[in-house]
Order: sequence, then structure tokens, then C-alpha cells
Amino acid sequence: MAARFNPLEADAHWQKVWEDRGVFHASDSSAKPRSYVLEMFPYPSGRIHMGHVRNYTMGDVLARYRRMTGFEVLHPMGWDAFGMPAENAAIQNKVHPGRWTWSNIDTMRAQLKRLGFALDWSRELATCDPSYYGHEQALFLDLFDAGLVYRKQSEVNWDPVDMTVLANEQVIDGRGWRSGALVERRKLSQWFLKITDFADELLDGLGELDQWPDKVRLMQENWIGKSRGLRFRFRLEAPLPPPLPGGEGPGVGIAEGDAAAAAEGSLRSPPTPAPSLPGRGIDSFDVFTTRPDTIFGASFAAIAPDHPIALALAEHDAGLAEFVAECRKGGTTAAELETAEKKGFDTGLKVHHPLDAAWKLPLFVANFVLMDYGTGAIFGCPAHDQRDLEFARRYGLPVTRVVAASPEEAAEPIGDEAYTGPGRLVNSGDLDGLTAEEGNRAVIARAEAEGWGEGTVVWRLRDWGVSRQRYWGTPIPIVHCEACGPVPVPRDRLPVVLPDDVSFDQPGNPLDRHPTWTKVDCPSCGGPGRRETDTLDTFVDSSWYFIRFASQPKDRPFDRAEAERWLPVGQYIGGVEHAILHLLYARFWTRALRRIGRLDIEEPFKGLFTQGMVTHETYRGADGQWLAPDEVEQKDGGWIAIATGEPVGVGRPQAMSKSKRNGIDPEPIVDQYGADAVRWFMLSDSPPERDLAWNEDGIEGAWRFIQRVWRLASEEGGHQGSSWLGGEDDKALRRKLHQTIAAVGSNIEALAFNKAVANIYELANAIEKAAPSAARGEAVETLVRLVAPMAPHLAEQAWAALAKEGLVAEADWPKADPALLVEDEVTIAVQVNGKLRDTLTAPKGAPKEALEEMALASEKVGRILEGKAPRKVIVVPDRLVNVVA
RNA sequence: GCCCCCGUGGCGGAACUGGUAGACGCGCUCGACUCAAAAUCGAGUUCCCAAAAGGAGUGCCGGUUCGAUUCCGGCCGGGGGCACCA
Repeated sequence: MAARFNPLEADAHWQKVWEDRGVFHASDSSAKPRSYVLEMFPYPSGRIHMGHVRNYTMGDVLARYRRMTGFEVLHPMGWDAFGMPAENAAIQNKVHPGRWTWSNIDTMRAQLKRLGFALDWSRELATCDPSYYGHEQALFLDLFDAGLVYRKQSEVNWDPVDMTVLANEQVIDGRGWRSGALVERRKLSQWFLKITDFADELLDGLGELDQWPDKVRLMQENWIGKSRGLRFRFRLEAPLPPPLPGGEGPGVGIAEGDAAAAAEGSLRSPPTPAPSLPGRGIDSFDVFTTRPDTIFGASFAAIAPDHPIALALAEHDAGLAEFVAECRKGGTTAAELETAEKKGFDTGLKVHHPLDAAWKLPLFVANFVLMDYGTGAIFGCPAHDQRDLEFARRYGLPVTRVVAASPEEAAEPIGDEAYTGPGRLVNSGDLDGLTAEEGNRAVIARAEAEGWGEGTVVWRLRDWGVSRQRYWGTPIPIVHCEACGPVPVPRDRLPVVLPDDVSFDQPGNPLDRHPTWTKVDCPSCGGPGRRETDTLDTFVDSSWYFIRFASQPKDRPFDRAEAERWLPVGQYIGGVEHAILHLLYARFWTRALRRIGRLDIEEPFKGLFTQGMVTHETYRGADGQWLAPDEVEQKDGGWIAIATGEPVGVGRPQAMSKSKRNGIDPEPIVDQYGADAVRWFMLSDSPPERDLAWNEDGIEGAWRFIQRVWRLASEEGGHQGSSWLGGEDDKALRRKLHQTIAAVGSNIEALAFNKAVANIYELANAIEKAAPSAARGEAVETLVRLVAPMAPHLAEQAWAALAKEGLVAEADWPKADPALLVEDEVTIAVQVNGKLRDTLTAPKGAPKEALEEMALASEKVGRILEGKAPRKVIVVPDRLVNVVA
């Protein structure tokens, strides 16, 4: 028997055994209950990092535990393989994005395998493979046929030097990241998915997701952003003249999609910008408010700089045109908005107050009104809205209080702070005396009765723009035909495969300038057509991969019955950075498939867990340059740079990143300590939802524990059948064992891995202290099963050393004996006035009177009472006695 | 600005529905084994007082309670999300 556990031999050996025996294949025909455990699939960036190791270790523990507790487990792995980094690599290293991606996948697959994850590799997929994205194209067309896809003009970030579209993260301080040129906004015709059609269900559905973190549900709720209020019409004192011949000028065009949106009704955002009959000029416009109760406090109306009325007016008004141009220039960073002044341009026009036609309000164009929220127009109530107040003060507009917390306050003027608290209406005609809530209802009822407005709901959520002007993504399966417009590619001609012969020596999307790929006959009329060269947002790829994992027929995206047997994912684990977009899009996609009758699943992820990051200290030399952890060492209590010997500044642990050079490559660590020690460290100490600070001491500690378990098991194995088994029964150890079984199980189910690890440490400590006995033998064997989900290679090796049948990966999880979970003696705390003074031991369930008597007999209690009788004695059975002196 | 979360030893962190604060790990100290070191094992480790007895103690101030890390109110500090959202 080897003295030490040798992970290099054991890891490779057991990984091969698992693979040869197909232990982790998920059977579609199993009679066992099913469990689908999934971690967010990785982007093949090059190499596995510690964040991956932590994420996949957590999922692996759960998957292995579920298998041992009798489930048929689906635990798959794949690659989120489309995206910009591949194109950047293509530009920088002159390597094709596909070759770069596939080679990364090979590297990372091998790295993952070395960690011994219990994955069903037979279901591996990569989103950049036509066998995946072809099915995605089919699903896209299904949504297209169902009317859930549309096309409209939308703004993009345009780099005028590189002649290319930039993603938001490529715009740094308003300039292109590569060219440094000032980024412009350009309108392009782009594809959108109607996620706003699902806003209500996506919001309501959050209520059912009780196994999601509250934080994530809240973030999604805020993102969807439902606001109830009143949408009403302001009539202009005099209608605007009809548009000039030649129609809408540059930038005034109404988006293609807006007409469709308007036709569907007014309860969706974005709503119709301005209701005006063509050729008759604009005589009114709509505003939205969540505070209809404050309508008598109105002192102005304001529209967004991009509002059709503002644009129309600007054509004849150079001053306004200049103001509009200035508003467009303004930055949108948090700091700029914080300090940005509320500025407006008085159009000179007046609107009629809806409740009093004689009351006229000035109409401003204001920089703080946004075209893409609500109707792009507001009424200003300075007394009860801080922004409106600042605006009114600046332009000398009246400020009338219409809500007062108390009758005395009604006459008090508004100072520098708008009043947004509760109260009753004042200065509001026949609404006076109503609460704000009653006022809201009354005004909405009146608007609806008189026909000038209606109660409505406005959403913050926008439709999902899925067009990307990029090569390395799923081609959108559409052909543009001059005669027929956009025409779907027929299903039997899918997949539309990306051409391989592209070059990145010119800026822009290489698909646009591909000589042959773009040329295709119109599927509808046979005339000349041009392929859509936009590709799909990579979030589309990750919106259904969990379905494809569950079922992957060759000829269609998935088999409904097969997928429904596995779905929803029981436990989904990943980073909190995906709390909004990925998770919302996947929820939407699943619901969209349900609406079109493809899959009857409401929510894709029943349980969600967001794990913390892996962090490391940062090091900075005297010259301010970042230093990597292997470039520094500790000396005489301080840190120095190995190369120069100069002192180094140490920064607090931060997320591992290339820019700060504080990353630790997992592979050399696995080489040195083996997979189990790395896995064990990932699970120890830090609660999984919090950040984990990587450090050398931690991995050393994990290594020591792996060796301790090995020692226990190999010694026990060596003595089996000998006199060791003939010792006295060890009731205390047996009890500890069964308490540990229960605790570890419930802690793994709760994903509280750090607590499960602590439970196991306690058991190992108890075993080491125990004398040989049958109970000790049972404890060691059970310990091996308890560590199996976390340190699987060690567990297999130990299982073999104990001469047990089969694989521990396929063994049953131990069962806790309920009779052994309760103690028969308990320690009772004895307090005087709530302060601990003594403890005593009593049989479990001892009557209150007995405990009180024992406590009062305590010498320490007697000394404090000094012979006086206690005022009161509180007894909590099996817990404590508190003597109140 | 709005919303949310978190503050416990030198460090990571435990503590069930209010009931012995500091489990477990790391680090450190002392000891055993060793010529020595590594590895391993044993003891100790919240702070104050030389020790004992005792006292203080879960960011700060106050409240409820026989009893508060836990509940309530107000501050301070850290982190996150959204953001000129009407």
C-alpha cells in the first residue's frame, strides 16, 4: 500500500475507467428519476481559468451527489463558440476565427478532462458548428413565421475610420477602441425579436422562480421595468403646418417597425411617437405619466430632442436645430449625466391643459426627455418631481404644490426639493382632499370618460436587436430580393453555412464583400437576391443550448418529448454577470417556443445559483507596472520583485484578469497537487456565492487533507478482517458519523459546499481520535463515500484500498440512521441575567423543574445570587436555564 | 439619485425558527519525532489583565426582550444593479 496518495497516477487511471465504462452517460430510457445539472458553458477563449474550475467543480459535486442518491443525471458540456474575440484574433494573428476557436476548444476540453468532471461528453456541442447553428436558423425562421421577428431602423455605433460597427464595449470615451476616431450614431435596418410581447409573462414568471436568488429576480424585474400610469393627449394651440414636400427629412423617418407596433395597440413600448394624419400636420401629441394625480400642478410640457415635433420644428428654426444637435452630442456616462444641467428650448408653442382648455402651458424641447421611453414627451410638474423642479427654476416657470402631507403644509411653498411623499391633493379643484392613489384613479377614470387619455402600462424593456454586423456568428437565414423583400431561406436549404474563404485585412464585415456567398436567387420568385450578411447576437446561441443538450436529433433542433423529459434544468450554475441578459433571453426563447407549440416548458431553469469570482492579490512594482504572482516573493515580512529585488506594493484581492496580471493558470496547479486538491480548495472556506481568494496556503491545506483521508483509508484497508474489527462499539463515533451524513447531504443540496467540507473535517478529526472498532471501520468507509463527489479520484482509490465492490462513483450515498441523530445527553447553559455563568449536563428531555433545580444548585450561580431568591427563572428545555436576579 | 446586499478573531468563515459567539480551515506559538530539515503528530490561539478570578466583545448609537450576530429605528463603511424611466 502506497504511503502517499499519488494524484498523477490516480487521476489518469480513474478518468480512463470512468470513460471506458461510460459511467456518466445520461440514459434517455432510464426508469430512475431525472436530474439535469448544468453550468453555463464556456467561451473557448484559449485556456481554462480558475473561474471555470470553481464553476464546474460546484456543478460536478451536485451531479455526482445526485447520481449517488439515485438519480439519472444529465450533466453535459459544450462551447459558446461564436463571438468577437475570434475575429480579433483573426485580425491580430492572421488566423481564421474557426481554426482559432476549434484549437482553443481542443485545449480546453483536455484541461477540463484532467479535472475529472462527471460529464456526458457524448452530448458535447459547439455553437459555431453548422450542426448546431443550422438548427438555430430553423428556430429563428419558426419565430419569423410566427410574427415574432421584425425589421426596423436602429442606431449603431459607427467607426468612421475603420468603417465598421462597434459593440458598446468597443466604444471607449466616445471613441473607437482600435481607430480612436469619434464614434458616430448611424441608423441601420436590423432584425428584432419581440421580447416585449412577453414582458408580462416574463415578469409574472419571476414569481414562480423560488429557487433563484432574490437579487437576480429583482434585477430582472427592474430591467423589465413595468410602470402603470396615464397616457394622455396634449392639443396644440395651433396645428403645425403639414410636412414639406419631399416628406421626412434626414433622421425624421419613422422606423419601419413602428407602424406595426402602433397597429398592435397602445399598451406596448415603444408607443407611437405622434398621432398625426399624413398631410394634415400635427395638432396634438401624447405624454405618459405615473402621477396623473398631480395634473393640476402642471406648468409646462416637454418633448425629447428626437421627437417628431421637435424635428419638424427644427427644419424651420435654426436655433432649435442647433439645440437638438447639441443634445445629441452630450455624453451618456454616469458622471456626465450626474452633472448635466436640465436644459430646454422654448418652442413658443402652447398646449391646452386637458382639464381646462383655457389654461395654456408652454411647450419645451428638453434634454432630459428620452425619445425611447414612454411617448418621448412629458408634462412637467415641478412641485413633485425633482427634475421638473430644476427645469422650472431655471426657466422661471410656476411651481404649484398639489400634494400636501398635512393641511397645514398645503400653503407652504416648495423649496429646493420636490415633494414626492404621500399626502392629499390640494389646489386641484374638485380633486382636493383625495389621497394620491385616489387621485390617480379619479384622473384616469375622467380621462377615459372624456376621451383624452387612458390608463396604460409602459415597459422599460426593449425588443431584442439580434443583428450583428460580424462574420463569426450564426448567419441570419434570409435573402433580400428587390421584388419580394426579405424572404426566409427554405428549411431544406439550411444550414446557411458561413463561407470559410474570408479575409480580415480590411475593416468591416467580410461577409459584406464576399464575391459569391452573398449572391443567391430569391427563394420566392427566383430573381436575383442578396444574402443577409448580418449574423445573430451570440446570446441567441446560448438561449437554447440547454434544450439541444437534452435532445439532439440530426434532422431537427430537438425532439419535443425527449427534451421535455429532461427539462427544465434542475440546477443552473454560473456567474452573476449573466443575471439579466442571458437568463432573460433564455427565458424568452423558451416561452416563445412554447407559444409556437414547439416545447411545453415555461421556465428553462428551475434552480439558479450564481457563484462568486476567484480573486487574487495584485502586485505592483515601483514603476507602477503590474507584476504576476510568480514574479514576486515574500521576504522579511514584505514583498519584493524577484527580478529586481525591489519592494512591491500589494493590492487587495481582485477578480483575476489579464490587465492586472493576477491570474493563476489552473493547469500547473493540477500538475503539482492533482485534480482533487484543486477541487477541494475551490469548495472549502468561502461560501460559493462569495468571492474566493486564491492563495498558496489554501491549496496546501487541501493537499494535506487529501493525504489524511488516504492515510485513514489505506490503514483501515490494511487491517480489514483482523482484530481491528473486534473492538468495542464506539457509540459516540457512530453518532458523529450519522450526524455528518445528514449534515453533508443537506449542505450539498443547499449548495453550501463550504459547510459540507467543514462537516467532513469534523468527522475525519473524530475518526483519527477514535480507537479501533467496528464503528471506526464503518466511519472510514462512509467518509470515502462522503468525499466522493468532491474528491472523486481519491475516493475511487480509497474505495479500492478498502476492497469495496464496483466504483464509488456508482455507489449509494450513505443513509443517516435517524435514531443516531439525537443526543441522549445535552449540555445546558446556565445564565444569570442572560450572561453565561456555568454549564451542566442533563439527560435529553429532562423536565423543566429538574433543570431549574440543577441550575440553582450551581455553586457559581449561588455565589452571584448571594443567598437571595431569584426574581424569575426561564427554562428552555434541552437548551438553557436563565436565572433573573 | 433610486433599488438591493454585506460589515463577526491576524485571515477565509460557522452559529437551526432570538437561546453557550468564534464550528471548520488557514496562519501563528510551543512541544514531540529528527544530527538537521521537510513531512507527520500533540497542545494552544477573540481581546484586556503576568496568571487565576473577572471584564469587554459580532461596524457605531439607541430600542424591544429574561436573553439580540439574529428583530426594529437612525447613522458610518464596503460591494453590486439600474439610471435624466416621466
